[in-house]
Amino acid sequence: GGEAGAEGEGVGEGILCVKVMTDEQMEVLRRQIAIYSTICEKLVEMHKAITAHHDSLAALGMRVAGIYNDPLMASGNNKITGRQRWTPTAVQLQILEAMFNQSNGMPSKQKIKEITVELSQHGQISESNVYNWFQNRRARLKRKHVASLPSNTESEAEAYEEIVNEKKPKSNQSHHDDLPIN
Amino acid sequence: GGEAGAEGEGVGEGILCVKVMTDEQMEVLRRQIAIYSTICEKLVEMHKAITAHHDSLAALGMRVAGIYNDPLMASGNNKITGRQRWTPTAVQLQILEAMFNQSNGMPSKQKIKEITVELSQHGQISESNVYNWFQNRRARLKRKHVASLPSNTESEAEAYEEIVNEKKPKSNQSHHDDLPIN
DNA sequence: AATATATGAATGAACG
DNA sequence: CGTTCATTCATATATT
Repeated sequence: GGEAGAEGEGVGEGILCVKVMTDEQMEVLRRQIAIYSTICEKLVEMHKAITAHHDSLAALGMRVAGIYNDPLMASGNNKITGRQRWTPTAVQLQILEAMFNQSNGMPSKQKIKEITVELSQHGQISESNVYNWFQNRRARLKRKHVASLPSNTESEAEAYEEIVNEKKPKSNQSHHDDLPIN
Repeated sequence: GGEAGAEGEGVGEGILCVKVMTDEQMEVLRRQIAIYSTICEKLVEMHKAITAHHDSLAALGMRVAGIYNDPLMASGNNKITGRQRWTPTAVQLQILEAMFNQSNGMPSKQKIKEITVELSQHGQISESNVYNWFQNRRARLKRKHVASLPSNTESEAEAYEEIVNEKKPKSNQSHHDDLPIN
């Protein structure tokens, strides 16, 4: 099936933006990255085990478990007026995306509970966060955000000519949205 | 693309830079790797802290630091390639401002299409850009009004609807414990 | 060059 | 569920 965010496609305004990697190639890359995901998780576990033997270093393990944001931001982040909204940690994001790839459907309430329990081991999280994340993920997947960010840096000639946009014989009324908005 | 500031920049002058992946595909990979960059960063911090108390493990810390300094990671930057962003042309900005003054409500999908088509004659642009522009324009106008005195004088309130700074009752916590679904 | 600001883009949460 | 809002993040531009 299509990989999330793998669909590169022209917005239809004459910008040539075709898919040049097959789904299979994308899948290969995804799996390779998944390997590193596993490695990183194992390393984290190792670190946790190590730091468990040193009370003075125990906090470090927690820091790794909860990567909220850069320490720079954390310094200016007052705990009292702290961040108002949940921010998934890197590990949480990995798990969530893996979950999403397995089944694009909205997880059941029971499933959300399980996911929340698992993710809570990698940072503060609630079921609402998981629920919203899946809702947003699914909603935004539909709108294929095709802002083909052109490398507008063809500094030489800027001979950016209008590419002939082949007008797709779009269904008059019932064309599906390829817009970020409706 | 934006004409302003684009001249003479270039991802690499004289470097043949043929794209074989779409920008969207690159973005997917960029984000994936960025996540592991963050994770590795945290791991390095842990190693450093640990090795600070255990000289015998110093070498290990160095090795990990070497991995973390992988050139692909741009030496700590969570990005492979700097993401370029759309920069509106002067003409485009003028048109957008005019549009916004006519009705500061969020344009309909069809309206966005029309605007995009018109603006594309004055530079590279996508519908997402237009959409984002209106979103940001409205949000920041609102914020500016809120930042002003609460005694808002509607001196220029012609077509603007009254911008009330009613703050929605949002949770002060970073997460909820109850799920908004049944 | 380093810092500050402006602003395009991303996204969690809320609304209907 | 689709859309919108509010906030944050990242980068282009301006300033020193």
